[in-house]
Amino acid sequence: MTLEQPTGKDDGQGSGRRNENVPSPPTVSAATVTRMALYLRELQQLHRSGQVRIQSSAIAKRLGLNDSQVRRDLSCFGQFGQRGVGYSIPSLTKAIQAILGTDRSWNVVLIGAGNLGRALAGYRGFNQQNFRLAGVFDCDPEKVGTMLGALTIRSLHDLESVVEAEKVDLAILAVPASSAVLVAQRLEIAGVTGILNFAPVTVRSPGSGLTVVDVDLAVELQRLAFAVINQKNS
Amino acid sequence: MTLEQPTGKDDGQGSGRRNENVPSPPTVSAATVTRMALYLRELQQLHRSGQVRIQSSAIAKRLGLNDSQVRRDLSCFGQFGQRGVGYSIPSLTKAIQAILGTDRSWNVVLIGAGNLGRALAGYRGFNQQNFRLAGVFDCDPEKVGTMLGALTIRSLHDLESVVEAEKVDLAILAVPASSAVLVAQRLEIAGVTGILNFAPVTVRSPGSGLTVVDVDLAVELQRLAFAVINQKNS
DNA sequence: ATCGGTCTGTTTTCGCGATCACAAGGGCTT
DNA sequence: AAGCCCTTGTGATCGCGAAAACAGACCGAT
Repeated sequence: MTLEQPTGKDDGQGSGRRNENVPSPPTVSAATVTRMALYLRELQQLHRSGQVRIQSSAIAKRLGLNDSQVRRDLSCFGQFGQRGVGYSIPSLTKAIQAILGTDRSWNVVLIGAGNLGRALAGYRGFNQQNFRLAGVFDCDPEKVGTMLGALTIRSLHDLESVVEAEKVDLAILAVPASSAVLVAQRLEIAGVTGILNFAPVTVRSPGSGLTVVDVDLAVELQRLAFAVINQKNS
Repeated sequence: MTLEQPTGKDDGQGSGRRNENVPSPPTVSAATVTRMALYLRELQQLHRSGQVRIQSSAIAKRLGLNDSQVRRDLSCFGQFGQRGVGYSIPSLTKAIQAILGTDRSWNVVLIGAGNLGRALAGYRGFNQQNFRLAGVFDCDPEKVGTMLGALTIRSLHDLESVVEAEKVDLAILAVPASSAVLVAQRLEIAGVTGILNFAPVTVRSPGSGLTVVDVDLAVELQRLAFAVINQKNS
C-alpha cells in the first residue's frame, strides 16, 4: 500500500508536530472512517476524565471491537503511537481531527425547520465538533423571519446567495421527502459539496460529484426490530 | 452506514424452521438488513405512485446498487418474484415487513424530551412503520407533566411500571451522554429488548442480550466531512 | 547496560460480502 | 404449440475487510 513515509525517523520531537498535512489516504473503507469518528469520541471523553494515555486494547474494549482493528484503522493514516506505551490522548485526538477534517471549522446550512430541523439546530454536538451553523431555511412563509436559536429562519429563495456569501460547505437536509430531491439539486448547483440527508428518499444522483450521507430514522428502527427478533432465538 | 457489531453469529442451521412463516435466515449480514429496509422504503413509495410491479434492476437503480445484490438479499429470506416478470409490489412489501418484523405493531418508549426527543416524538415515519409511541420520559421535574404531542411526559421513576404495563419492546434513547449508560441498564432490567441509541456513548454491555443500534449525529457529519475532503482530490 | 515485559505497526491468513455468470422458469407473439 | 425474450434465483468467483500472528521499538527494573 501507499503511505510511503520514508520516515527517516522524524527528527524526533515528541510533540504533535509530525503531521501538518494529513497523509494520503491509501484507500480507506467507509467502515474505517466511521470507526475513526468513534475513536475520536472516546478519546474526547477520556480527555475530559483527565486521562492522558491509552492503549489500543482499551479503546477496542470500550467500543466492543478487536484491538488489532483499532491499530489497523489508525495505521491507514500514519503512526500515532509509541510501542510499549500506547497513544497520547491529546495528540491522537488532534491527529484524528485532522484526518476527519474537523480541525478546521465547517460552515453548514440547515434546510427545513420542522420538528427534526429545530432539534438539529439546537444540537450541541455539532458545534463541539467544529460544525458552525451558518443559516437555517424553510419554505413555509409563516416560519420565515422567526428565530431559531440565534438564527433567523430565511426563505429558500435566499439559499444560493447565503451559500456563496458564507462559504458554506455542507448542508443538513431535514425537509419532507417530497421536496428533498429538488432541494438537493439546488444545493449542489449552489456549490455545496456534501449533504447529510435525513429525508427518506435517495438524493444522490448518478454522475454528480456531490457527497451524501443518509440517515433514515425509520430504517434504523427497522434494523433494530430485525435484530431483536433474530437474537431472541439464539 | 453504521458500524456493524460482531453479530452474535446465530448459528445458521439452515433447515429447522423455528419461526413461523418467515424463513429462517441462514446467516444475514447487517448490510443486507439495512438494504432490506431501503427496499421496503422504495416499494412503499412506488406503491403510492400507483405502480404494481417492479424488477430487481429498477430497485437497484433507484438505490444506486447492483441488481444482482438486490436479488441476492431477497433470496436470503425466500423467493418472492416471478421469473420473466419481476416482483409484485404489494406482496413483496408485505413480505419484507414480515421479515423486518414490522407487520405487527411495536411498542416504543422515548427517553429524553430535549430537542431531539421532542423531534423524534413528532416524527411521522415511526408511526407509518408500525412503531407506536407508548410513553415519553424525562428526568427534568419541570418537563414532567407537560404534554408532548398526545402524550404526557412522565418521570423516569415510572419507567419500569410503564414498560411492563404497556408491554414495551423497544426504547429510543435521546438523553445526554452522562446519563445514557445508566438509563440503558434500567431499560434492560425492565425488560426492553432493543434500544435505538442517540447518545454519543457506548451503551452496549458485553454479556447482555440487549440489542443496540447506534445513531450518532456528530459521527455522521464527520463521515461526511471526510468523504468531502477525500473526493475533491480524486 | 541488559533483560524481560509490553504495546505498536505490519504481514499474513481467513472468511464473508459483492459481483459475475448462467441455468431455470414464465409470459408473449405468431 | 413453439420459439423467443425477459427476469429471477443461485452456484462460482473475486476482492476486501477483519482477525490472527509476528516483528520491531520503548520502558522499567535489576
